[in-house]
Amino acid sequence: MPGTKADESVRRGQIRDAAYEIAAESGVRAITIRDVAERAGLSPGLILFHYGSKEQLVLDVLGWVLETTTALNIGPEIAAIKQPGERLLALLRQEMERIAGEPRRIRLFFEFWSAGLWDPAIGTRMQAELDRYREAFRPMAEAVLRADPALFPGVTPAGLAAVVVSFIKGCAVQSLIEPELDIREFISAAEGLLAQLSRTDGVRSRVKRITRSGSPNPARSISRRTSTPHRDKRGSPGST
Amino acid sequence: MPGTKADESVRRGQIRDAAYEIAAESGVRAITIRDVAERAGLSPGLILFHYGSKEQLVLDVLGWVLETTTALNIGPEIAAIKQPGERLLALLRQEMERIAGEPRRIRLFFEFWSAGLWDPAIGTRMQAELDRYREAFRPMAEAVLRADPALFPGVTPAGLAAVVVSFIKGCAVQSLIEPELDIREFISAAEGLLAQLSRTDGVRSRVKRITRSGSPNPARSISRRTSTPHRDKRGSPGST
DNA sequence: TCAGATATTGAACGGATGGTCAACAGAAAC
DNA sequence: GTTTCTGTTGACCATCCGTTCAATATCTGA
Repeated sequence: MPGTKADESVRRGQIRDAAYEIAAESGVRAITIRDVAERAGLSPGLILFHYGSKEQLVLDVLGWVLETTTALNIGPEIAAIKQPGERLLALLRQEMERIAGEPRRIRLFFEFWSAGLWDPAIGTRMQAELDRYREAFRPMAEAVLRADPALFPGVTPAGLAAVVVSFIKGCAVQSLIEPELDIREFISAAEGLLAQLSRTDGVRSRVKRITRSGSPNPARSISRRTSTPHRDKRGSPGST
Repeated sequence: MPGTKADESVRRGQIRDAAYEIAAESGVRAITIRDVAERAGLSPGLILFHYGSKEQLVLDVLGWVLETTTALNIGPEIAAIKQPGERLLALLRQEMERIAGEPRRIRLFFEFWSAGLWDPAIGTRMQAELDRYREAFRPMAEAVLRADPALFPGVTPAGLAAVVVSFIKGCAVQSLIEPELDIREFISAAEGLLAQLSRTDGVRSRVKRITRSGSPNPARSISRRTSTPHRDKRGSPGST
């Protein structure tokens, strides 16, 4: 029923939902004033009447995605775990499973993050959210450091939290690349890897080496892969 | 000296270099036929004469980025390490340091990856490259599994390689978000985390729980963060 | 030297997009 | 009923983009 008036917040929500659906289906860059208007059953002019510019609409969609994506919730079961390492690992697993369970939202999340590399408005918004997410891990990281300070020479709580978040990000990226990713095998392999590495009994000495003398392998002998220069039948000169 | 003729491969390289510079400075989406032509000192028509379409040019730039980014090179120092776990960890550290050392290329890499989520041509190309990268880790992952099979119940070599690659990806994302990332603290914290987790001596039993009865915490009590609905002064109706 | 082949140019076309705005319509105030 | 205010419309504009193509310049071979 076009033409009827509506409250401002109602209209804004209606428009934002339409934009969100388009972004979820076809990507953030598929958000256009006309498509959003058509999807919402409104006129293009009305979108700009309520949002002022397309950028504001996109930022509103980003805010909506962030509000429902990076929420870190520490439940009572996790909080009840006594050992700091165990507790942190349980939280890690919870987050990885949550992320693997909502690939559409994570896909949008990373698309915005990529866009934020060049768009300052989006970039600062993403930065703030990632900082907040990492900060949520810090109390638990602090507990781990307190339990065994000698094990983490030169490591700050924020640094440890950054590592945990990095692992979660890597899992998220992986789940996007491989949608049918078996999260249980992934976690099992990760935990086994941790145990294996510790059993070599070389972790402590290696850590000392790094923190004392800097990078242990200064010879950066990284040669590029030898391969034939990019050859492609398609795209050769001479059309038709 | 515009107007002079040149060999096909020379021109293609010239055009691709210009497109790469633009992408490195302003993002992949900043690649336009006109800007590439201007940067290369050529006419817009010539770009399409040699590449047929813009998509082919972008794919050529992607190929160039991949050829010089995800090359995994196992040097003799790493190959000489006897213990499988140690060897894999050394390779992991090498890759993390390499990635942290070339942020511009990694930035482009992830931007292409994001674009590949919606562009099938880019997506398949990225998928192939990531598969190849992960496959390069598999022999070493196999060695780790052979060394202690009981530690990785239900984990395939490819799965373990995926975990390692995921951690590298996470590190790459982190280095983009935080360019002044202290890679040594990062690695130190990561290794300390692994040791800490293993010392809790709960890894084995936890792994068993997962592989036997599925997810250990089926109660997905993940509530959304309660917050005031997105309120922004900017973008309100009524344009001045 | 000249003619054929082809690399190169730049104007022009068609389409898509963000944004503007005069006109219109529905609701509230009088 | 009349006026006033404002949500709403859709045509329109300026701009940018990928692509086409006829004309031109350069090179090659006889």
